[in-house]
Amino acid sequence: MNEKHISLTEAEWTVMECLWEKSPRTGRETVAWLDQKMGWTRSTTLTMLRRLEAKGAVAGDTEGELKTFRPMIAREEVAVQEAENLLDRVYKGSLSLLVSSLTKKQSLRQSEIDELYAILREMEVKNHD
Amino acid sequence: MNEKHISLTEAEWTVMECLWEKSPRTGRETVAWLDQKMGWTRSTTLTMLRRLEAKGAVAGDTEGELKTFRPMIAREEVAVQEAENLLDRVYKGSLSLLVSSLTKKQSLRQSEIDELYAILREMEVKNHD
DNA sequence: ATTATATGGTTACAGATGTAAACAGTACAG
DNA sequence: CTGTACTGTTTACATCTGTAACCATATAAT
Repeated sequence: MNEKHISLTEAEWTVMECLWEKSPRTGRETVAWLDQKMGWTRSTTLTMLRRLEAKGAVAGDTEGELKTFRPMIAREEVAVQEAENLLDRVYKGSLSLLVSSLTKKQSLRQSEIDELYAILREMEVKNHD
Repeated sequence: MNEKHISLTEAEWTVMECLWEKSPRTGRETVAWLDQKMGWTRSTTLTMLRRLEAKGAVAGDTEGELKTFRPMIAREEVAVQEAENLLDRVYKGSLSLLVSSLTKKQSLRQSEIDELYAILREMEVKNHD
């Protein structure tokens, strides 16, 4: 029952970032955050929240008079979805192709390289089962 | 003078794929391809071509009576753009984070792993200059 | 009780996107 | 010539997105 293909628009992502950073948040908090960060008006933010609620990405709990909002999908979940989409659509599913494409212009910090080695090693171990 | 931020919509990507696969193509060829692949009508395809021409992603050469179309941007270019966008927006610019996210659910074929090792080694060498 | 505030909901509207019909020019079959 | 088949251009239209004004209700201040 895990709603799969919830795709977020750019603006919606921003709202989700706000809720992922901390949640639940009251309407006011969210409005303030997005005013700061994006210069959005109250209306804009509330509209976004409503739309996100409608598509099941956010839940709004009305406790007492105030309403609070919290994300219904994990950031990681959406992230993977988008990453996979890009990978398949643009790089034919080849991760090495994607990585090579991304490292062509700018090089990686050594720490990144080490991280990647670690991932690969672990992958190999797991592949050995 | 290289027009940077040409962003393509989903449908536009499909048209570009057609032209990247082979170009130049006549209107008819393109229409046929996209009819096959997407079930689009002639009108739809031509509209897409016009829009792409308008945004500088495609050039239309009218030689004689027929018009042919060819891409004005390399696939790789757009690909990198989108990959970088995802990387920054979703993974804070950390490639290892992206890779780990993508490998969490499905494992890589050994060939992919080897490819990735190669990329990393090369990167290290380059970093040594 | 009356008004100013804060909060959430409803409506609006322009520009982007997907999809396509309608139209116009030309070339070829009869 | 005259209608039929192509080719490319204009116009159309519903939905989605970004952005926000307007409205209703409850609460607080006077």
